[in-house]
Amino acid sequence: MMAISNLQSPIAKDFFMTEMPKAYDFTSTEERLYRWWEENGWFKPEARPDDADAFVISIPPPNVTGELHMGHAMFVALEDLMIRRARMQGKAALWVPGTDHAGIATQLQVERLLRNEGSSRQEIGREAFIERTWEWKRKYGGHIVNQLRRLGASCDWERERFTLDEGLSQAVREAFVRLHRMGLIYQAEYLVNWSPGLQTAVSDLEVEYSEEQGSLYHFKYPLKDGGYLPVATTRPETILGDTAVAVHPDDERYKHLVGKTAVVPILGREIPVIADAYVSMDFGSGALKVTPGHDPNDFEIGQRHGLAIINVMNKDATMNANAGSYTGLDRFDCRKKLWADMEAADLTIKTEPHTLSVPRSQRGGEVIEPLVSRQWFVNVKPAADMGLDAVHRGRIKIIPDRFVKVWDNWLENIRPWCISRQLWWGHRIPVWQCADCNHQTVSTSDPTACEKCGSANIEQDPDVLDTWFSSGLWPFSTLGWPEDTPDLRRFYPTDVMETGYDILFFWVARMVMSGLLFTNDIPFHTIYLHGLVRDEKGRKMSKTIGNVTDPLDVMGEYGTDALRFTLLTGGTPGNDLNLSLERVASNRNFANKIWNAARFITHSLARTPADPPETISYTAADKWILTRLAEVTESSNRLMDNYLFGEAGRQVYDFLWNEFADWYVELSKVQLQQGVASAWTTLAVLRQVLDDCLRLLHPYIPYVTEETWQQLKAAFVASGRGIEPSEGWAEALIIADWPQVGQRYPEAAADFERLRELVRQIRAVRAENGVEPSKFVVATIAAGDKAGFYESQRSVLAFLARLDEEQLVIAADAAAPDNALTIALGDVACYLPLAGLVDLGKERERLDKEIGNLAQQIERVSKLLASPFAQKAPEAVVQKERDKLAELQATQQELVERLAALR
RNA sequence: GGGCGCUUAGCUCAGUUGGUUAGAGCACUUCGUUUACACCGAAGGGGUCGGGGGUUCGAGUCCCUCAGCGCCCA
Repeated sequence: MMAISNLQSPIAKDFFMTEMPKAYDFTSTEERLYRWWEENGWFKPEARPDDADAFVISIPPPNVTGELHMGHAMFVALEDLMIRRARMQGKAALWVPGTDHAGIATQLQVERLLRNEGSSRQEIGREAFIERTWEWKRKYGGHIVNQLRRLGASCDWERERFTLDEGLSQAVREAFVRLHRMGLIYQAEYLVNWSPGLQTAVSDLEVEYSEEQGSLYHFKYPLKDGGYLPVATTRPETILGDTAVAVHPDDERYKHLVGKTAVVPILGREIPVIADAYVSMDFGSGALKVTPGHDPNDFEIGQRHGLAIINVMNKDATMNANAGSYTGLDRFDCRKKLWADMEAADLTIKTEPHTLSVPRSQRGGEVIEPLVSRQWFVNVKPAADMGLDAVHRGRIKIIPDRFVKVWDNWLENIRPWCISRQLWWGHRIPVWQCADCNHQTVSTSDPTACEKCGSANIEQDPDVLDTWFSSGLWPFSTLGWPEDTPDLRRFYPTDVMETGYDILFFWVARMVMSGLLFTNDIPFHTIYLHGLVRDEKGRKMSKTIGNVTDPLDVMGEYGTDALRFTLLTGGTPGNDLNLSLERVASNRNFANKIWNAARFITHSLARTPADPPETISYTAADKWILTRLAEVTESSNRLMDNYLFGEAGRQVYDFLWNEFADWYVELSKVQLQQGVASAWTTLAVLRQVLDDCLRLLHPYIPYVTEETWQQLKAAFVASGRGIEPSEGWAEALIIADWPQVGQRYPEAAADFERLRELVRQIRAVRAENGVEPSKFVVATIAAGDKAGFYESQRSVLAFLARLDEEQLVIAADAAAPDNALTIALGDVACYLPLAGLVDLGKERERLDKEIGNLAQQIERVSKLLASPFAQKAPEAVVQKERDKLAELQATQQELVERLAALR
């Protein structure tokens, strides 16, 4: 890597000593530029004046345990784009970075470490375990952050936060205490999702349901008075916890049994037969065993009927004392044994294959057990209503807006949030239980005595809070809340929350709710949701399938810019993106294209005599490219304002490659030879167009644009020709001005577009007739009243179409030479007398075909203009068709005449 | 059961408020050693925009419906 001699410039001082290499080399560029940007403080909002408008994004904090994946690459690309653009627009751009302590994930990592040492967290105890985890965090926690840097993330690293650091922990306590004071936090014995392996409760959102093949067990529920009710279940072991059998109140088959007593198989416990409309008459036998202690729906039924709750399981999913002789068995062993015993007692009917929905832990995939336990909950209903209102009243905008429906659906059906976790790594619940008076002291600071009875015999709740509880405070806790800090005042509310749609509920909704609750404000005005990055076949990337594409590998092979541009332009907001490496490769080529355009310009600058003219006069080609630049600048800007970054990027890409590089750069080779004034103007236009493109693209592909821009700047400054941006050369592109939309020259631009079309047709005709590409051919152009324009473009035209400039005839009117090929373009005709090369038979055939083609189009447009279209469509649209018809007719007439002459 | 998305060239995807014979990249064919670039250039082939119906002067774009694939919630 190139050494940096000072902070003045990232490239060597004397441009003429360091020729730009032939190909852009991202490997020697990326790290060097990133460090240069950061060391200069340009990632900080303080790089702009104190009174500048702020633009703020809080990073979705990755897990400290995390490894970089494409989802990270996606959010970095998008957020860095917004931040860099805002910065160039002169705003005090602040991107607050940080990481999340990820309770379960991190605890598991450290537990595995201990296991390898032959120890366990139980063995070393809580305090030592937490210290070990911090140690682990200090050692590996910076890993993911360094990976984010590689993506070019222009975060203000001096404001980096961690959900467990001191300030944020204070925020968590403050939030808990306030919620408690508002009466929104409560402790309750409730059915929760229990993860037996992790030994903790998890929230509803952390459970995934998978369709799996299992069995439906049909059996006889004995009645006390004799006989039985046929009942079906998918989990026979829960029979032991049954406290009722339910039937549908309208079910004629069983109506007479309601109110009777049933007897729990094997255990012999007596339970009532009840009627409840929840029971589906068509499912199984139409009778339902009710286990309020182990099934959420049964729990509800139990509440309605005042049923007892019997818990038959321990927290490790073995059977407890309520399970009679099955005590101590694992849940699945118990299932087998109980069923075998029931079979022996002639209580079974049959088992049949059945597809059921199995709750599994989002982390680890073990089967989640609904279990009654005492947990802390938040009643999120009031905050949910505020969140709904904020979106409905337009205070918060969701992009794409179809996610508003998803938002509404979830918040309207919100359920209490279980926030306690039986873990050690996390924010410990700030509640102290008094052993003497049983009072709970809830406090932001550690109390030494019970606030009610003054007893020192108090103990803090052993549980910690769900990690999402602290991430829900992220946009303001990272800025200093609950303290009234300068950062909080200046940068809150933030602007955009950009993240994947998969965590809309987990995180975004919770931030909105807590923001409204605690800061009395929205945390951000816009929610932008991106899709998932999938493999090229559209499959979710997964380690088990082995189809994971590592962003670090991709960046290593094609460069960070190539990956970023692919992610940014390869899809549309809110939709999943299938990542194609071919696309990445072609975007690497784009970087090289940009580099080489600059290389051409700097070379030309160095070897072309060019002096500033008295007054600048643009050629038609100059006016054309400047007009297109203005159009692209305006439209890509509009698209970016509307968060359509993909389309905006594609437009600049197309313009830079297909118009600027393919046409303007080519023809500039002619203009550079046409005297010192022309050369100077051409260099000025080359600089401006490329420079503005680099600015427009910098938010997408920061490295190649900065590096190229520095090369341009160095070359132009060293040339002493006085060609520079209107505001002068900024120190770096990252802090240069966002481009202004320039002047347009519609007439010259239109003329030049015609010339391009003529060139294309000449090239096509040459190719069709097998004319050697290197041969300069004779041509005659009859250009009507555009003769002056074509005459002015004589050299450019000859160069682009490979015409013999000396012998090129351009006139208003010119007779077609003998044995010539004809190209007609409205009023303009071009004849190519290709001596010895023209096959007249073939030419007649071509003209015939072309005339037929034109006739078809003329008919189509004529018909259109004769239809109600002419009256009903807007005048401009109609006029466009009229012009088209006139052009088609003129073209056809010319070809018809030529064909006649050739017969 | 409720909701959402997708279906456009062989492949991966665009197509912004409906504007009039559909675009890009890759792949494919032909040609090219022009001093920015072969990570390139020129020319070319390739699509009844999933099916059907409707609104409109005009529909890939709006509405209805059907089908396939995927996702979310219950």
